[in-house]
Amino acid sequence: MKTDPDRKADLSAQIAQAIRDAIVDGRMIVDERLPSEAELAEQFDVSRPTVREALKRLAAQSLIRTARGAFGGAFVNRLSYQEAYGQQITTSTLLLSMNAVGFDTACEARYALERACTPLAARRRDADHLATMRAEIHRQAQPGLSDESFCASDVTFHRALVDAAGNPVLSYQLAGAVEAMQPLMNMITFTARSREQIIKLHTRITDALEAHDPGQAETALHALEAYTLELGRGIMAERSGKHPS
Amino acid sequence: MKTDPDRKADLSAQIAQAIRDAIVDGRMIVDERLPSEAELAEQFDVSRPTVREALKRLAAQSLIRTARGAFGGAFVNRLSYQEAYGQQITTSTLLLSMNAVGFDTACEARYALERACTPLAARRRDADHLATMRAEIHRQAQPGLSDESFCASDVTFHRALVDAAGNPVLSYQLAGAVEAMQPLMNMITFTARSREQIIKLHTRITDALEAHDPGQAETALHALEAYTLELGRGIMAERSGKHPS
DNA sequence: GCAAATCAAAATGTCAGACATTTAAATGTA
DNA sequence: TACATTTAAATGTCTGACATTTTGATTTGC
Repeated sequence: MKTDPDRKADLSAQIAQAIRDAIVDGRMIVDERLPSEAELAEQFDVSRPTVREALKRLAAQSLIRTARGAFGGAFVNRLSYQEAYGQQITTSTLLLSMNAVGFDTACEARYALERACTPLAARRRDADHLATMRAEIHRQAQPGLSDESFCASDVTFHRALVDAAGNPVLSYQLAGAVEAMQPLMNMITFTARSREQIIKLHTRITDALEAHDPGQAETALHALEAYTLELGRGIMAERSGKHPS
Repeated sequence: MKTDPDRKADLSAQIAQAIRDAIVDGRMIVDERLPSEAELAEQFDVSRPTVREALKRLAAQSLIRTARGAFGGAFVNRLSYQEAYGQQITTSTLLLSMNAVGFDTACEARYALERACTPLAARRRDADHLATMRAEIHRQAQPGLSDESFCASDVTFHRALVDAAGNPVLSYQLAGAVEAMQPLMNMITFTARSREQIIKLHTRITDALEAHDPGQAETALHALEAYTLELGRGIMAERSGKHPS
């Protein structure tokens, strides 16, 4: 395991990259134990703190996990869907918030991706998914609900829709898109009237899935996209009016 | 900026989380400079190495960048699409390789997502995208091409297809799905006959985009998915026959 | 002889202080 | 003014030590 001397980066970054490579191309397998920090320090000819910085970098990407104690150490971590979701969501959220991604663009991407799921969801949805979706629709209809709770429920609804496609890779990819939209959605003030409209469309989508009708589901999703876009544009126009930088 | 004492994690993880929170919910903005390591050490009441480990964690997620020298330090990093692509691809690749995701599942997810792009791509494709796609088709038809080069060209072709949708958020999301499939695709040995078939479908897709015909593009993509699946299943069956663990 | 308590070892987690290196601004000089 | 030099501030790295956690081995008590 050698470091690449041509790149002029921090030693800890080089070492992290060397270990990352070993993991990614399979020279180290899941649950395999890395050498101890002291051993790594000797192998790479650096000090222990430098090795530790490298290991923290890898830990931040969930590539390794560490355990203290006698038979502890650093182990190659099996990247779970859960952890992958988390990183996806963090990255997507930051990407959107830091790059002035317009509401239109984010909205378009999100619904395009969701429509990719509907044919599969219409085929494979089971009772659990439908129950979750109906439960969230019911929650969304409650009168005293705050805008934030409404949004949270919306996310849950759409995640159920995505999960109904029965493809964990799709769910993972979509998690980022759906959740990353939430900060943007949270800006919207949902009037009783707009909530009613959204609930109606959610119901149409759920009915279509229940009926195994992908066409209907897709049409309803299109309508929901158009309506969301309309709501969002109103907000964005208002905001840019207030901050005409 | 306080650490959360209830969670029993490493100090460096707690500090990293505290700073991450500050960035994610906007208390620190892009290009803002963090306090120096010594100052952070004092603020959090820990030693400098501990602070450094925390900063390395954040650097590994591209949340901060550091610069040496007099007016150097750690700065909140604007997460570029480029960096986000990279992380997305690493995570997706590992997720697939470590969780025994089947060829079928990965393939289905990938083509479902790609089909999400085709309507937009058919509307917005410009001459550059079409030129790239045709160039890659031409490369794929060259006789002496290795399987790996064929796969690489395939990735470039599909990335152009995705980019043609003209939505950077979509491109970002799809990068992971397309690239993460490559290790699986690299297992396939492409015969002259299967290459011919793929090239034919690629041409159909490109023609459809050129003609602004989303329906044709979608149909061709469906056919490509079916064919890829067929090729992959052959390989997977062979492999599982050889390693009947 | 067996179970519980104790101890030892190995590993990560943390700290303190020092030195090296890099960078840009401040200063001095022709 | 233009250029060279110095200097200060920051990160990068090293050394060595101690704290803490965990497991296995050992000892002790009954």
